[in-house]
Amino acid sequence: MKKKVSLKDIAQEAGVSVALVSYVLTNKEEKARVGQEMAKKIRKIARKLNYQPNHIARSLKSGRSDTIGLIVADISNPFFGHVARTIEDEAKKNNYTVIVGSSDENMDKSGDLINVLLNRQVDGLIVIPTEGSEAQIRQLQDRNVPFVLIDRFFPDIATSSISIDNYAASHDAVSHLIRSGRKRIGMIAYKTNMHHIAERRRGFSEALTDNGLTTAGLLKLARYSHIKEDIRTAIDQLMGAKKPADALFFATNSLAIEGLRYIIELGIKVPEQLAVVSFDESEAFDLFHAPVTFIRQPILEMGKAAVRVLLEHIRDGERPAEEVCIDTELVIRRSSAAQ
Amino acid sequence: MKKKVSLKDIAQEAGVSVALVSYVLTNKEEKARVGQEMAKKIRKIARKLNYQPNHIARSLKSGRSDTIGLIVADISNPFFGHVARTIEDEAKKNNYTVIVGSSDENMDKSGDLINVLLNRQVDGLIVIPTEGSEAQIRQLQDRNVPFVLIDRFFPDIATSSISIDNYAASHDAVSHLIRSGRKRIGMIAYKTNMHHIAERRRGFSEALTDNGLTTAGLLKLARYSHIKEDIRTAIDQLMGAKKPADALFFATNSLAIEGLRYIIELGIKVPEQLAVVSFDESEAFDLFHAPVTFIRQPILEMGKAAVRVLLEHIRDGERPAEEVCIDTELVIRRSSAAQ
DNA sequence: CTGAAAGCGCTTACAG
DNA sequence: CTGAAAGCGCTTACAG
Repeated sequence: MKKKVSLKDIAQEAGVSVALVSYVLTNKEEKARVGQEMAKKIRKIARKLNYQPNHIARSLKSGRSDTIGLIVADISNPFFGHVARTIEDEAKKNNYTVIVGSSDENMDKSGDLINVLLNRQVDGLIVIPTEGSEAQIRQLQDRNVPFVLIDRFFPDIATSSISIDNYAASHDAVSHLIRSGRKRIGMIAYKTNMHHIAERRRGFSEALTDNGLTTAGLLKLARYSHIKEDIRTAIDQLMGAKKPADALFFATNSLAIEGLRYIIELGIKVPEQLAVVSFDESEAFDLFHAPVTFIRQPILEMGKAAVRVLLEHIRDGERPAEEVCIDTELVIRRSSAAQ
Repeated sequence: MKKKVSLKDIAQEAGVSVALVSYVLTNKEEKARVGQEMAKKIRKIARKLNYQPNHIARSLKSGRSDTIGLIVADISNPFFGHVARTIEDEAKKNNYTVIVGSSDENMDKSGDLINVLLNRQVDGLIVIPTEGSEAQIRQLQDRNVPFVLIDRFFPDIATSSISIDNYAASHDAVSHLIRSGRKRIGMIAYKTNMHHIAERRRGFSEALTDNGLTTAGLLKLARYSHIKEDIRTAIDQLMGAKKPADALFFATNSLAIEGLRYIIELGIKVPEQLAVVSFDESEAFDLFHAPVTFIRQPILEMGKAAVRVLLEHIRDGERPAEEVCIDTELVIRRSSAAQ
């Protein structure tokens, strides 16, 4: 790259000190009480040379990088992509830049990412935490790093977090299926101890028992690493049972998409034979032969809240943790129509 | 944030100079020829204090940030999300970090992003350029900034670029429709002068004329800002003509998804009444009642190539531009089956 | 009213 | 064989 122009170059051309140029270009003239015409001259030279401040030098001095780190599970997944996008936009409004990294739901990668981001002196972190990353989060607290969890949190660790009421959303969705006449409702969720998924499972189970229905054999778990096989097995079991399932609730959009692929392959008619509801939104749900009923997460508000809370922590290191819970919406479409 | 430990802290505790600590921790002992046991002691203290180098200070000194900037149209679009993900992974393998920004196909935002990234001293840029951003790209050349264009390029500007043969891919796809017996093939593309889309349109038109078919009234354009309305109008015109279209070719996945929504609404049967082919991949294509035939872009290879070429430019500022063209694949499925 | 000087946390050429 | 010193490009408290 060509040598960039620095304050020194401007100072030389103007015949003043570097300090004075800095004062003028950061609009602190009153402090330096520099003469009007000199200020004008300096600005003119800066423009002529197309001066661009070196953000890194500024950071080293100020101790702030005006950068926030974002850790998602996988930036190529549209859900996380949307989260990243809203955070990017919101950060930019506040003159912050975002560095994103994908953890792949892997705690080693997550730990590495946290270190890389911290070494790059991000001013704070927004994290979608991975299973097993409690120690990493605790370490962030110990080191007094400003951070916010989003989408998920650990109930045993008091941190700032932005989330939804997974239990209620799930309970609602399943209750809706029951009201539409379904009696054998299966759920496919990830095999994980993460609290948000556990809450979705709890919402499912309690909605069934609240309505006098059994849950026996109806909750199926898929491993993140073996989605395809596990979902096929689960659907085979649910549909091949003596009393086959008449509704299916997916705990995330990736589970639903994989499940719907198999449902198409099996030629199962939705909603006649099987009602379907999924957590999360997806364009794919619109193109399925029966547009899929889904739980919409308020991604925009979540992203905005995450940036807001994080900036508050950055500005005030003593600020107590703030837990934000945002409402979801059940978008009812044909896939869960009454029988 | 808690004060981080610096080389100075370690030097003090070890009773040596900061310089020596730096030599040891960057494994340049042979240069400093420091004693074995002192080196051991220093490392031990560094571990004990959990020393993490300040990347910003290092950058200021070295003039390298080990960061690359990536500009995509919209990180929440899965196509760009995948591109970003492959670049993130590939960059990490080379110890680079990525800062991503979304331009929204808007040249002002693109220009702002370039400035922000350059002020943050990225070592180079990977850019999916926006319509009208030629001047920005020329400026990057003038300033001798290492960069690579990906997905798109400007034929009038000799730059490094990673792309596909849009003309050939398009020609292939349309020829496939013709072979499957279609006679009135419509295309919906973006209204833009961007070369990659123009090439897709050209491939379409020439495939038709090469086979003795007319193109009259069959190419429809949608504005990026009015996708939904423009696609509806286009499909209404194509299907309402005296001789209605019997096939539809979409120039991108977002156009296809919007178009398929309307096709579902109209109750059009695919492929019986209308064959469909789209550029790009999408999970949504799998869930449509006739899985959609599509042109697969080799995103993984494109991302890898982009990082490779960019790093070559970063390492050698004099390296001539390199244009990489990667093959696409037509994935044939039921949406374009013979009538 | 103005500018020189110190310092942010590193790296490395150089002097001893 | 070892360490002090300069310098990357800024900002700002301080001395005059």
